[in-house]
Amino acid sequence: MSNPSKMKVYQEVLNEIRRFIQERELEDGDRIPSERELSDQLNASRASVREALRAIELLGLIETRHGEGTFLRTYKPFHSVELLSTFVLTEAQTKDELKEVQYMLEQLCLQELKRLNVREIEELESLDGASEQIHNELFILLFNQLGNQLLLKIWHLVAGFQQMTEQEQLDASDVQSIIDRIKRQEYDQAIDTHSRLYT
Amino acid sequence: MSNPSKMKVYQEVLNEIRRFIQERELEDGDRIPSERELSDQLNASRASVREALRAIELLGLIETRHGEGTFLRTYKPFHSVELLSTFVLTEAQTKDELKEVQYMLEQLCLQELKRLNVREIEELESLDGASEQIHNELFILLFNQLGNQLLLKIWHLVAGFQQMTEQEQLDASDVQSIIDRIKRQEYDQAIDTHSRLYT
DNA sequence: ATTGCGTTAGTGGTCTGACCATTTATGAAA
DNA sequence: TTTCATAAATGGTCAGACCACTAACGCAAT
Repeated sequence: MSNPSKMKVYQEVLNEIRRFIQERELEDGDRIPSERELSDQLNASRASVREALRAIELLGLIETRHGEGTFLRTYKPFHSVELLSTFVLTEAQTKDELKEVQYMLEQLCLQELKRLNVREIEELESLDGASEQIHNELFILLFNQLGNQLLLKIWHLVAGFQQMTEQEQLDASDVQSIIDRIKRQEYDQAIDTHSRLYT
Repeated sequence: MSNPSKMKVYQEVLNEIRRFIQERELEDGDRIPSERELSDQLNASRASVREALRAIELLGLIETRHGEGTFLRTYKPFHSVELLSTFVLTEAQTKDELKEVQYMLEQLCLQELKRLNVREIEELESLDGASEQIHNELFILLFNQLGNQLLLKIWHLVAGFQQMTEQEQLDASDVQSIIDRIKRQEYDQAIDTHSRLYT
């Protein structure tokens, strides 16, 4: 690479790729030059080019197809959230913190219930009251209906981690009472009930 | 690598590194085995190990020091936003989701302001009103004072994504007005102001 | 001409081994 | 004991090789 700065080669490569995409106004699905081409044109080894490509592949910015090539791809942050979760959630978090965050996220969700229409509320009927997982099922459904994949993903990861710490989970009947409140569109009471379960 | 699945070697390496960190409960600043050690222990080439390491380095999860080694580093997600920002293709809906989640998290934060004491509020004085990063600085400070590190990290993550998608950031003067409100302990107005900035 | 299929060129996936640059540990000399 | 040159360990980078997969090509049979 030409740039003699302290930046690593793979980062320079990243810069060049970025410029390439920008100049040609590439879009979703468009092809990026092959690793060997990039290697030649940028005067970098293929190994360095690959370091750059693997990094943004992991991020979900490109898609690689064996034998075909490398293609640009629209970015979905919630994919990266999963990637990072291990690192973020593992670090010396107290269980209380996890629980608190889960609680907050669920409160956020419940506070948005007003946005749902009758038809969406009716879908709550499909929940299996006998299931041990009723809590998870409820919020997966609700977050889904709110239509925010990122938020769902975050909650899901936090909840999953929470479950691993083997704290006592919410009682199924308590969750059921929240569901009942929601069905009757008594949202404030639902929020209240949920709030009480966490304190 | 032993695993004969269709997963790429660098991804397997990534999993192993993750496990390594998790099992030993490594924290900020702790050292990760050298590239050659990992290469030996995981039966992967050093090139593949590097692909994995470079990827999470770009994510900001590790720090590499030439001649010394590789170290775990928490808390600085997306230190290289600049490297990625311009060529991240994001759909409009995704951007909206991102914005919404960030907004929600910040509202969550502001709603907890009552819990802070005078001394903590006074720390807002330390914020540099001229900084472009005033928005980030404000919430890093606030989330920190609320004492939930996990929530801070999640917000940080989302804010990083947001920055990557190159959406228009909040105006510094608007943020400043939020800060002023908080200083005068007009929390409800602060929440209101913040809310208006996002709509 | 059309269809079918082996060949081949291009591409990503992975490994080996080499060399350089930087930092730290080592050990001999003062 | 201190000082400082040397060695060892580590990350940074490269060249080249081989495999696996895909798509395009071209020849042969229809």
